[in-house]
Amino acid sequence: MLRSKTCGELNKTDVSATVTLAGWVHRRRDHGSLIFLDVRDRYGITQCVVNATENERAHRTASDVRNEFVVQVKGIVRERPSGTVNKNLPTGEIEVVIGEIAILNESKTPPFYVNEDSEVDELLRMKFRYVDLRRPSRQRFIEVRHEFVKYLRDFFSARGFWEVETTQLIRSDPTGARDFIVPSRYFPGKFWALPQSPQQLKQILMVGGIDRYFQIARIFRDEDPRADRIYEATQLDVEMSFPERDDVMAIGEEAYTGALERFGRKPVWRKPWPRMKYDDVMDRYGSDRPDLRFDLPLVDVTDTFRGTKFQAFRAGVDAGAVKALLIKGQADVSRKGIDVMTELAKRRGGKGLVHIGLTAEGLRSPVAKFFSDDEQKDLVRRVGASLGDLILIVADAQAHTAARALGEVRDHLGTQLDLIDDTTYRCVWVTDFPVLDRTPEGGWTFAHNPFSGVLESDVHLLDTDPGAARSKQYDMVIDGREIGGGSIRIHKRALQEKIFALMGTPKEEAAQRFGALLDALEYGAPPHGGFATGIDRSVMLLTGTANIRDTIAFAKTQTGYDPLLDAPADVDPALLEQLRLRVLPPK
RNA sequence: GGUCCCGUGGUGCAGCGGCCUAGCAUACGUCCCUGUCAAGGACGAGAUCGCCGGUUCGAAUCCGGUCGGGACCGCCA
Repeated sequence: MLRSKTCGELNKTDVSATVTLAGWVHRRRDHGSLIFLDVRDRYGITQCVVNATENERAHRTASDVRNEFVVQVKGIVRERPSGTVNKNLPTGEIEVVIGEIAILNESKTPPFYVNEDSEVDELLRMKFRYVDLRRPSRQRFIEVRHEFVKYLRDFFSARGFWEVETTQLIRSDPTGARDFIVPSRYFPGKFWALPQSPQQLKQILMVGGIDRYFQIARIFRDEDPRADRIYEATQLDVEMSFPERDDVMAIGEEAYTGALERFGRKPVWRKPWPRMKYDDVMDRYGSDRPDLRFDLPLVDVTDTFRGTKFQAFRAGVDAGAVKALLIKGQADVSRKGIDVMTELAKRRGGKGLVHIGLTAEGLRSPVAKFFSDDEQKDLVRRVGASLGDLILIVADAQAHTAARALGEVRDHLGTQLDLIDDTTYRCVWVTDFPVLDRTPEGGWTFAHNPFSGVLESDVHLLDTDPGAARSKQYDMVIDGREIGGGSIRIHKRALQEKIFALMGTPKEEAAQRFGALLDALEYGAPPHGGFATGIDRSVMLLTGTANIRDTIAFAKTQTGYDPLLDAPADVDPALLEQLRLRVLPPK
């Protein structure tokens, strides 16, 4: 090695040792005949010093050095003179007296600061990723991610799980997200797809008797990237044979509790994690990924308006629900604030948002005149409102639509009114999801994943009232983010085909698209189940960043462009010819 | 496909019809300086204000378009 020590490890016990360091010039402080060089590597920063009268040659080299030059410094560790100790630096009690210094490589002036944590345009950071990655704050993300993934590997290995890699070139399936596809050379005109998840493969591994499997798996989705979504995500994928639902949840919970406590920023709120049924979280929070860092529950006021003359609530009362939200002390909310919240409610399907302020003169609202005295009194009583409070109401013929619309407003208010208590990780399991959801066209689609088993008690409902049947699905939700989910799977072909049929996929089509799995279920498939979690989102949670691109080493823009590699790019026409592909001009 | 925000020396920001010959901080260059650690001091270089077009006597500033980035909706589990 070109170094004997790193820049982060020297301290008083090393005094008078001869050491060699190699790293980047973090900062140079030139006092004329005395020059300080802060040399930085992944491990830390060490101050090196050279004095012209003692070492003219080294002093001359040190004068030529600039920020981000790569240098090798050989010298003797010395305790710093009294009064010059830097308490901000782990190595601040010592310095290296430079005997020899070599410039291993020069550097252009970097396009942005490495030695301070200023905000820099993200495009520039992506283009110069190698510079950005040098910043200690960036390296922290990479380190946490590494430690987290290593921990997961150790955790599952220690519990008998084998890490199995699954093929990355699989069959495209038109459902779900848009596939990334790869042309085949031997089969011109046919394509592989990159996996959106190893779901079918891991189930097949269970049929193969692997018993316990995990993988840190790359998954690909060609949908527009967002602050918390990227083309290539990584997931922890786990599957086990012969488990009950609690066994899988317990192991996922143990893994994540351990990870949050080791690498996270704050303690875990409650152990064991609370579990909530889908219907209950929808009812109370208007979301299937409730943010429990603040309370602000939705209140059902359907009964208050049983006999109402207010037409906008009629459908909600008759078929769905009327949901309310009490916001303390916000009776004087601005028109603009109401407009913003109304927009949010409509985005989630709400027809509108009724607001009522409790003022000294009574209820202040554009629609208060439609409410009877009894309705007004009962509303105030039910939500527990007092003078100066604001009540928000959404009614809808679909109870879940009313809840979702108001739930969106609730999430908005959490940040807007600074209600969030971010001192613990609020982990919760959401269970008992419906098997099927209504499509806008009135048909059925799977609520989560078509392979999730159906609760034994609800199997009969598939024939009579499919929408009421609940699945063995469970979701891991932390601080209002869906981190992952899983289920006990269907392990018999007949039930799997029945689910597909309900979703409008006939037997023949299912056999074509999911043939391998369906066939496997006929050859002694054991009962099995598992879960998957997003590694990238988990690292966001651990580090507290709101930007998923912070959690990966190499990032792309919102259009999927890679400024570092200048990709995507044209390919050699000869390659297209081999693949029998022709590119059409852009629209 | 859509909505919103942003684009000014290397970087981060200010300026938002004439006082701009575009300001500040920092980085950069030269010189001075033996105890600094965001070192200090002096001097200096560096920008046709993303691009195209329009309005105007006059545009960084107003308008339209376009490109790029970001946040969001759609999409996505």
